[in-house]
Amino acid sequence: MTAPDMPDDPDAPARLRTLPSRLLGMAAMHADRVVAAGLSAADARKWHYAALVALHDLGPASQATLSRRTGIHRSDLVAVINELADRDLVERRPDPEDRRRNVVSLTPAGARWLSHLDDLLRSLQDDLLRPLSGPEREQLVDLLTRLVDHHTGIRRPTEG
Amino acid sequence: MTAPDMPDDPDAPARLRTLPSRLLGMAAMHADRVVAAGLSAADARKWHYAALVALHDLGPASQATLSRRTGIHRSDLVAVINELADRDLVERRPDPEDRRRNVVSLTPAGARWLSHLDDLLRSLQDDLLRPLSGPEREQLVDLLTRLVDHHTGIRRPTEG
DNA sequence: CACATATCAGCGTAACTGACATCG
DNA sequence: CCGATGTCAGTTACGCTGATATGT
Repeated sequence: MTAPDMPDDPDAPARLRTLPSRLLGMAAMHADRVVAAGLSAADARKWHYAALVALHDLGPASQATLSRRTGIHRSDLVAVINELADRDLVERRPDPEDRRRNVVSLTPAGARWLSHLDDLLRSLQDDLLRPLSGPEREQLVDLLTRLVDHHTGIRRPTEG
Repeated sequence: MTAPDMPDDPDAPARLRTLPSRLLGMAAMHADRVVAAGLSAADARKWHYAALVALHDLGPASQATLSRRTGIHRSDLVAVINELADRDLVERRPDPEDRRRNVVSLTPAGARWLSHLDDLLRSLQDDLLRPLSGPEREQLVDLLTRLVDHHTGIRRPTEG
C-alpha cells in the first residue's frame, strides 16, 4: 500500500491508516524524498553515497562486488561510477589480474566528499526521525532491521 | 536509500545497513512485493483495495473525495474505478446535484469482495510481520504512524 | 563449455504534471 | 472569472530484464 503523495490523506479510513504495509510505504516515500532533496542540494544522489561508503569500507573493488554490497543493480552501477569518475571522486581502471574487471577505487577527493555526505546524511536522518525519541529511534531501526534481515534470509547474532 | 532487490546485500557496510531511510526503503519494497503478489493472486491490486475500503467507510462518494481519502491521484483513480466498475464491484454514475461529479458506490458484490480482500490483507500483513512479536508489531505501527502523521502535519490525540 | 564481468538498450510500474472540457 | 471535477496524454525515476562482448 504505497500511497502517493503530498496533499496526502488527512484522515484515511482506519483500516488503511493502520495497515503496516501502507505505513511502511508512506514512511519510506517520505524518507526517500527528504534524503533525495537533501542530497540533491549537495548535487549528490543516494547511490553515489552508497557506492562511496562501500568503497571506503571495502577498499578498491570490482563493480560486481560493489553491486552486491550496495544492492545497486550491475546495470545501474555503470552510470553511478561514470558520474563519480567524471568528478574524480573515484577512479576506474582495468584489473590486470582479471581483465574482465574494473577496479574502482576512492580518490582523496572522493574520501573528503564522502565525509561531507556522511554529515549531511546524519542530519537528514535526524530530521526524518525528529518525532521520535532516541530510544524510539533505536527501536525502529531494530524492528526494521529484523524485518529486512528476515526476508533477506540473514542470520545475525545480536549485533547492533 | 531505497536499495534494490532480491539477491540483496548479504552484508552491506554498517553505515548503509543501519541507515533508517534505507531500512525504511528496503522494508517498504519488500512489503509492497508481498502485498502485490498476494493481491495479484486474487486478481486485485492495492489501489482496488484502498478504493473499496474508502467507499465502504464513506458510503457513495465522488472521485475527488475518494482521491483525497485514499491518496490515489485523481488521474490514476480514473483507471482504478474503471476496472472496479467493469467487474461490477462499484457503480459510477453522474451526480444529479453537481453535474461535474460522478457518484461512485459499492455494489453488494463489491462489498463481498472487499471482505474477502480484508481477510487476505490480514494474512499478508501477518506474513510480513512474522519476525516480530505482537507487542513489537504494535510498536512498529505506532512509530511509523508518528513519522507519517508528523510529516503529513496531522494532530492526533491518542486515538486508536 | 559454462560462468563472471561490464555495458547498453529497453521494459513496466509508480507517482506525478499539464492540459482540457465541463460545470458551480 | 475563479475554482473544482473527471479525463487523458505524457514525463520522470526506479528496479529490473535481456542481449552483447569480453574474459576466466
